Amino acid sequence: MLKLSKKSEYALMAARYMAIKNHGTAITAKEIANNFNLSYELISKVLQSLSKNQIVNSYKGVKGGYILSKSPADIPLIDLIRAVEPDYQIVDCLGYENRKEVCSYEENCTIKYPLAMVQQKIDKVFFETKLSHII
Amino acid sequence: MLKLSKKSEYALMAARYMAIKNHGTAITAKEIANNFNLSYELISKVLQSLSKNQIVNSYKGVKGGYILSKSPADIPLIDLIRAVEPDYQIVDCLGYENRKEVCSYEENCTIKYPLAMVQQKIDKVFFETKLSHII
DNA sequence: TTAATAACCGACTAATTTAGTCTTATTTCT
DNA sequence: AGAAATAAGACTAAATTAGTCGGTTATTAA
Repeated sequence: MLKLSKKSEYALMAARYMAIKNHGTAITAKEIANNFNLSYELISKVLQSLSKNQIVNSYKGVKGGYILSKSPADIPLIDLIRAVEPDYQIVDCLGYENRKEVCSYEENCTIKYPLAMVQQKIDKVFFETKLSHII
Repeated sequence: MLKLSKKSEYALMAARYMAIKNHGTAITAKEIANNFNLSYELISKVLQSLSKNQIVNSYKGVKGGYILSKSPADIPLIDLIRAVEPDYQIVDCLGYENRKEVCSYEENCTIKYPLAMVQQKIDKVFFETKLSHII
């Protein structure tokens, strides 16, 4: 139904939190979990995804935590979403990655190309909206 | 993960089929099911949704079936999608209808308004893309 | 006026996906 | 050494989506 997953919402919320509460020191998963009353494990996994995708830098150990790697103006929402939702796309057959199974309508499917255009436009919306816009 | 449901895909496919194979007579659910090798019951339900939303006219009985109620150029994809997926929206709290539960972040949620803008832009894409464009 | 055909409707089941938890390992600071 | 933090992966639970089934109503044609 074209809905963002909770993970995406959490990614936006966490990123926004980090953008605002921008004390020089790293921000811990625990702090974010407490702030939003979310489970620590869950928000951790989201932050780990952001880290893997170089949206945040992570620091282990006692004074560790996460810090945004770029200015909020340079972080498009699409990066946040793709980080936690690798196969985000309106229909399976548009997957630019690991598209395993072949669509059974392939032959007589002319809705693919137009939907690809739609997908591009949606991507554009999420690219042009930056983290700084949701602060 | 921001994916259209199968129902939406079927709606697009069925609508497109009707637009192309536009013999004066009504087109049955059975014909469409056969054509795409989908279950009759499933495509029936989709067509019934389209009918309820006045996208197609339905005719019962022996020579019955479905006919698009408008020209394909006047049928935006958003109508087809909303017909089968009434609560299509990127996040729950934007639901313009029957939004039951209150979001627990309501208070400190400033991502809602910007996401509403994003939603509007996406809606625009699906409104401006007409059935005639996917033929 | 009956038989066949086709839409209509709602409850149900199965399958898939998403959300969330648990456990263990690794790094870093004091 | 010990505490605090990230990292990672397997697992479970919940929710959503996909698909099925049974029965009803309307219409046409023989």
